Amino acid sequence: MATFLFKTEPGEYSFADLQKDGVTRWSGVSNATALIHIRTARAGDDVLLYHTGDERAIVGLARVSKAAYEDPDNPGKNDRGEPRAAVVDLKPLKPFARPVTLAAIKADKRFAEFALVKLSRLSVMPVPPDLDRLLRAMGGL
DNA sequence: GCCAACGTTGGC
DNA sequence: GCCAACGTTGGC
Repeated sequence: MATFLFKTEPGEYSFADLQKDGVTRWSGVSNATALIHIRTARAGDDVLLYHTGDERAIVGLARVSKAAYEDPDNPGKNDRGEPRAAVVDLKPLKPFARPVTLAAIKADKRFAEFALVKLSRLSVMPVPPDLDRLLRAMGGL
C-alpha cells in the first residue's frame, strides 16, 4: 500500500472539513505531474494531508476510499486513454497529534530529496515508505 | 507583497 | 520546435 501527500489551502478545504464531511471527492488537481501521481492512487492507500499558506504543516492522515477515476464534473481522456482530470475519494483517519511543519522537514537532511522540499509547487506526490514512517513518528501517530 | 520556480500559451 | 511573455503556486 502506497502513501501520498496531498496539499490543500486550509481556507478552501481543511482536514477539519474532511472530518466534518466524512468523505470527499478530491478534485481540482490540474498540474500534469500531480495528475500522474493521483492516477496511481488506489483504495486503501494512505494520504498525508498538508496545509499550505500560513500553516505549512502536515496535519492529518486520510485514506483513499475510492481509487482514481474520471472527474464527473470534468470528463474526458488524455491521449493515453487516462482520465484527463483524475480524482479520488478521501476519508479522514486521524489528525496528527503534533503537526509536522515544513520547517521541521526542511531542517532534517533525510528529507532533502523529498518532493515537498524539492518541488515546492507540486500538490500531489508519493511519500517513500521510510519518509512515511518518519513523518508519522514526528507527528505522534 | 514579493518573487523563485515552474508550467502554459502563442507568435514565429 | 523554439522561446518570450505571461500565469500560477506557494514559500518567504
